Amino acid sequence: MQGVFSKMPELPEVETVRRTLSRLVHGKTVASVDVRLARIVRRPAEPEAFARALEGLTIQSVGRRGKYLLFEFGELTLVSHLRMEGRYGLYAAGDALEPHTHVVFRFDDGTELRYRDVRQFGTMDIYRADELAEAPPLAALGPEPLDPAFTPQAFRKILAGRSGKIKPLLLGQECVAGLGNIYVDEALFRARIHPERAADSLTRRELARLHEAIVATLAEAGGAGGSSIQSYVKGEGGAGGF
DNA sequence: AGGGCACCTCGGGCGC
DNA sequence: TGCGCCCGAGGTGCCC
Repeated sequence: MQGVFSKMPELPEVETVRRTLSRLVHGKTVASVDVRLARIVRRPAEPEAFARALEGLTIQSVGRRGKYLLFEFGELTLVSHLRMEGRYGLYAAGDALEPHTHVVFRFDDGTELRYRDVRQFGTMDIYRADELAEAPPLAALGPEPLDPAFTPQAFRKILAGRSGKIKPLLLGQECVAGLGNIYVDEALFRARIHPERAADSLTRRELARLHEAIVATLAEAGGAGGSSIQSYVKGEGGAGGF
């Protein structure tokens, strides 16, 4: 088995998963899909329809938006969220099925991409590529924190007039995409801002500090391969930094 | 808008 | 020491 998972995936960990997946499944053509736990699949909600939609299609690329993985099949995109414990691995067709394997993508070359998720929180949605930007999970996402468009000015504008506490707002994905509990705590600590401060009570100086802390925290974690990445290649484990 | 809870399973910790 | 129960882990989505 070759694969990659992270204990609590936030943006840097999902990006590492994306990169690994891209290497493992790029150009592979889906022969069939086995949805073993219907709950994971949300759109189409019928496992049969979900499976049929992908059969015969080839993975052009693997992208990411916030914490969502995007398997790009040309006209269709599979949007996958790992939530807390979702993980992917590439297997040979004959490999024993590991516990908590909920979705199996069988390729025409005899390999299989398997999705495992102990807590069954992960989700998969298929959208037409041309409706992806307006799709419910992605449409409401804030800017990518490592994108040049995420400037202190943009950050300030997004938070303007928000009376809620800063930590829940940052966890909400609508102000900035990809942050989870660990990196929000880290960024707030670095910026020396209390998590329960009302967003609209933050000074310009504090907002600039917070913006800088978010970017620095994610950039450093990204360089190290995420805070808690473990990768497995042919059964041999290796730690991924931190 | 924003707070709160449900979703789900496992494992750690604690009490008896 | 051993067993069993309870709760926390944490991102989203829905309800109020």
